[in-house]
Amino acid sequence: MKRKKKERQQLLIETLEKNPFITDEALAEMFDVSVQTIRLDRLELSIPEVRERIKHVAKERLDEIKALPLEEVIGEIIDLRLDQEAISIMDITEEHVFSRTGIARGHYLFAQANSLAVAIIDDELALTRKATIHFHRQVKAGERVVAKAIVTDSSAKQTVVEVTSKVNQEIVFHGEFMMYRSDSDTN
Amino acid sequence: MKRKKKERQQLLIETLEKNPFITDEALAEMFDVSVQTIRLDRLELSIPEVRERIKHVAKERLDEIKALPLEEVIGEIIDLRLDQEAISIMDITEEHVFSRTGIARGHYLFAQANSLAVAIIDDELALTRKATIHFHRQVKAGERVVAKAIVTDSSAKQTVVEVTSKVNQEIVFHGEFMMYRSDSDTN
DNA sequence: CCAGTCTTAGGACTAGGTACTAACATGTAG
DNA sequence: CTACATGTTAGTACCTAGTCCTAAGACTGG
Repeated sequence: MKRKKKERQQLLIETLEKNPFITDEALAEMFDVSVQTIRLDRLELSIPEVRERIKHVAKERLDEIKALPLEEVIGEIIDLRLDQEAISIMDITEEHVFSRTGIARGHYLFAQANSLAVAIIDDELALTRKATIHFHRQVKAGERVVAKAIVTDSSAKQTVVEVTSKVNQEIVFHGEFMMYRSDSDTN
Repeated sequence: MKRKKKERQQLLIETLEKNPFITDEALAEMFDVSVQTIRLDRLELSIPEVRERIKHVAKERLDEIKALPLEEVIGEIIDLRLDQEAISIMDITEEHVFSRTGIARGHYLFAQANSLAVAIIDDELALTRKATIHFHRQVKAGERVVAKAIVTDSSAKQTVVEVTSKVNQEIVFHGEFMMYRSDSDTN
């Protein structure tokens, strides 16, 4: 029976990590044990009751709201030919700009280009080693930035990706990214 | 008495918007009325009970988690001498890394450095014009990145900021940022 | 002064627990 | 086989933060 308990508790942890909103009663049904068993499990694992779990999630959110959001994958990739070419678009919103000037923060343009340079590489692991970048023109809220990446050199050691970002055909950003790939690296 | 009620209800709404975690009992004390009055107010205003309010906040957060966050001001500036030197720290967490490899995405390191280069400039408007950056070492979750920016050249036309980021004295990132400032630019 | 609004009080009930005691099943070691 | 440990289930009393409902005061304008 020992295995059963540990297994159940492991499952319990995983289940509540995915969805902290489940009551003991529902859990008891899920695992086909009594409510008391679930409570003992929670006690052993130091897992608080539903209401406390929910409160915890809610509090974390309130904290997060102060430290503002952005997308993880910056921009949306609309075309991708591995090791050749890729295109992504990013709409600049109020979140991306300096509130005083309305001009997009440089690191968002960099993030879009860098993300694209990583995405284009057909490998388990791609890392930026070096980059030379130019900001040609300011970008304002409401504008749509189209970034195009081209692999210009792909030796065994490293891959060079050139990224050009435009707003309405006008170049706003250009970067040359030296990328390392997992099958070529020592570091 | 009509004003008193409306006023209280308005205040109630505002109070709960700022902090949804307050119980009826605590509210009753705040407004110096009975708990029942608060409950009647909530009923009239269709405000759910604490536990439901908290649940709502928590659910919204779970939705947000899919569209991931990052800080607006990347890193925390701990020292700043305008046009001279500045230092910021950033703790790398799970949010900053590629889930497969645990290695921090390059644009976070860039964002920290770029933000610092912008902050160091004593001017209304500072923009990155060009940057040459090197990623010397991978940074993993749990590590603390300390970025130090130094203004190396400050002519009328442009300011050059060198940023060196370290983890435990070890250089992980270096960048040279050519910055334009508002009193020098045409664009 | 009386009606209508507002406020307060109290009782019965609920969900989702905690904390505790007690019974019982199962398995393993001596 | 007995004895003790581990695990499971059941039940009780109690808690918080409510809901829903009834009823009684308090205040105020006409």
